[in-house]
Amino acid sequence: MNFEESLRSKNLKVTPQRMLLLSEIRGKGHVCIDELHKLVKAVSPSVSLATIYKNVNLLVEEGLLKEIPIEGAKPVYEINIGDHVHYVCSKCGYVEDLETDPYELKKFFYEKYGKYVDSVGVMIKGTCRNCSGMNS
Amino acid sequence: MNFEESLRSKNLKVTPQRMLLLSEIRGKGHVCIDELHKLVKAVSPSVSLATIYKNVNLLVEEGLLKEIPIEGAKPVYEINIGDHVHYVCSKCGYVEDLETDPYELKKFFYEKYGKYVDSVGVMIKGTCRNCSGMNS
DNA sequence: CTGGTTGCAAAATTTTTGCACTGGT
DNA sequence: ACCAGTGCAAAAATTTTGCAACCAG
Repeated sequence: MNFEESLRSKNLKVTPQRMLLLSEIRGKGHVCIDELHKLVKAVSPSVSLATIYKNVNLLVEEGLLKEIPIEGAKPVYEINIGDHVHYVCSKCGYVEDLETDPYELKKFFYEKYGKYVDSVGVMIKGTCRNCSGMNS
Repeated sequence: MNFEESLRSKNLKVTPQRMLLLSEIRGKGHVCIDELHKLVKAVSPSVSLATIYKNVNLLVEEGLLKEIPIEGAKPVYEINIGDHVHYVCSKCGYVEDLETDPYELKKFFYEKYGKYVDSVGVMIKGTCRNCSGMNS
């Protein structure tokens, strides 16, 4: 994905802060606001938390980022690549993307419930490999 | 569902505040914290917001309530009746429960991804009947 | 009675906003 | 050079906490 092009296509300026923000999100996969701020500050300490908030909100509205609300925790953000399934570890909170055909999901639920479907968000909770190795 | 019994089974005291809180949640189906506070205050004005927070958090931990995180909005809470599908209107935010066999959902995703599944949360977004009648 | 629960107020946390300044186009 | 974007600090909004009084068991 070309971040510069994505930003320009939304008439947003290409700033170092935005590029870093997007790059760090892609690097981590899924991050909440303050994790993101830490990641960006580690590389560019002057970037303010307000800038993180403003940009994340903006980029979510513009559809470049997607907010993933998490039960009992802060929402995390990812580069918006369309509907897919999230596997969340009940113990450590780690979020993994699962390969999914968005159309198949929509079709499955449309046929099941007869509701018109804009998007489908699926969150599977289980215990990730790391955590299940430790104590169960 | 018998709220008194549910509370006692968790060794929680049956207080008027808790009974009202549970009753209002069941009445509305899905409410966020401050909606809930308004509903309860309408009937019993002395109930404080702090009590709402303390009890909602407690009842979620004890499994009597379930937190449903909503993209771009405050989480809502429902009486915990096990995994099922939520249909959320993209326009007005109205949340509807869809009848689902939790086991079927778990099975479907377990077979699809080979991950051990504790619980499955599915959120379908679309436009509810009210909203689609208005302008589309 | 007695420990859990409540309400209040204060504190802590999270998020938004106003504004002068900077920097991308 | 213009105006979106930034950083800072303050404000607003949200959530948690400490504690005295209260009440369910």
